Amino acid sequence: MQKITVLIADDHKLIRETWSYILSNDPRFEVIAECGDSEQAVELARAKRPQIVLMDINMTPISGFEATEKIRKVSPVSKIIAVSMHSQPAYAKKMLQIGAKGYVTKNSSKEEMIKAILEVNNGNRYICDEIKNNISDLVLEENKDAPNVNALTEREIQIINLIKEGFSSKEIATQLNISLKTVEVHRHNVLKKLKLKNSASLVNFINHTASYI
Amino acid sequence: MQKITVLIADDHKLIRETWSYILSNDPRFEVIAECGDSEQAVELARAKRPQIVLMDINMTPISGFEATEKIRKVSPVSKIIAVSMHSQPAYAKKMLQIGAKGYVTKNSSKEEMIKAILEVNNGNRYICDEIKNNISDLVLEENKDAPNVNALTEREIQIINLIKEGFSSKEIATQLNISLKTVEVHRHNVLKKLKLKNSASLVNFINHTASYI
DNA sequence: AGTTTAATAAGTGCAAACACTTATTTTTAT
DNA sequence: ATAAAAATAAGTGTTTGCACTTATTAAACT
Repeated sequence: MQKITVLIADDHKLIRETWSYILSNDPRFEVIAECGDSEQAVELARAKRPQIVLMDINMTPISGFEATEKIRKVSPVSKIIAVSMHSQPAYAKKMLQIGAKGYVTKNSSKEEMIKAILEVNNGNRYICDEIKNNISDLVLEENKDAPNVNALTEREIQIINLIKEGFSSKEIATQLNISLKTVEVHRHNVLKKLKLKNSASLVNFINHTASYI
Repeated sequence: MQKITVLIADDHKLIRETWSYILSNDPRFEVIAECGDSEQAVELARAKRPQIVLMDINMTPISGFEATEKIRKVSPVSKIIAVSMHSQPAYAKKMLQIGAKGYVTKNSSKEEMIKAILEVNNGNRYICDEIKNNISDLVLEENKDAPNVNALTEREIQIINLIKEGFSSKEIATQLNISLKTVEVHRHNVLKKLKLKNSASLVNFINHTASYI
């Protein structure tokens, strides 16, 4: 089984090393880098493309918010979980708005962090129970119609992979022994689900956000 | 400046560590992994996508040839330089045929290895002088019409990047203030140069082999 | 000075993609 | 058992992509 790659960014050495120790000793995870500098975190994300980034909010020289925004651009594959001392919903709200996929407070249990990583890695959001109820559903809902690869069916994924290889709908139909019209519908539904314009942008999207499919 | 990431695969610990030491102390390179096991090398290439792989031919459990073939599939971005004790052209020939981009013998100088890495990283081939003259030009030529991103012009790269974003030729023409026909010609030339079928496969190719453009 | 390469653009025709509708069957979940 | 989701497919029309030819102009190289 494939390990989930994790980058840990936290300016407190102790916290960093604690999480690193916990995750490194779990066969499901691989800590590929850790750092206490937010700009370095952006650089590491760009270079190593971790699946998960644990991002502290209080960081220097740029804040965890800014670092999150930058990482979203330089490595869209990476899913960011905000880790913070703050249990005020405002912080969580902001983080989720700028693209973090999870939010856990620093006094969360080991189990909760692992659950968060697994959930987020599966394409879901995770907000720790402590503040979950305090966040208006609006924040959580506002992106509900955003592109989501998890909404893709198996057949659709199968067809996407053939599109990536350069096969035409006709060729795909022959290969899968189905009608050309069916392939066209699948293609159309995929573009609609992911809010994309055409197959070229589809391939680019998949390569950057879900190269594992 | 961006460091060139290198994976070193050699079953002799001493050689591995020597190259690692030399490259690590050169600011142009970053040795991101080294291993003495060929299957592990394939796995590391898949996970870390190094720009350069230094691959020994004599390896276990699978040969350097097999490992090279596998790495070419799991990480097409990685350019492989074969490192061998053998100065017989047959080995080099075989390696180049299955997709290695460089070939240096183990008694090559430090300077030659660095030159090889730089050349290969730039999209060129490199064969150490020792055997260069003994390899029939046929081997070197036979792949000369293979897809080569270095053949792309600036304008073409510009247009490829717009295609990736999902813009149609008409939209690209408007953005660049040129004729639709011109955009179509560029698009057509790109597909021809890279021997690809359509824009979807173009985007996939670029994402996997030249995401830096 | 002369050749090569790159960028520009027009024409023509076919194939494919894309948008949208409707509808049946099968599978999955409640 | 019934509802929901997924896969199947046909129809129809518009737009875009792709192939191939030819040609002009500007820049770059030898």
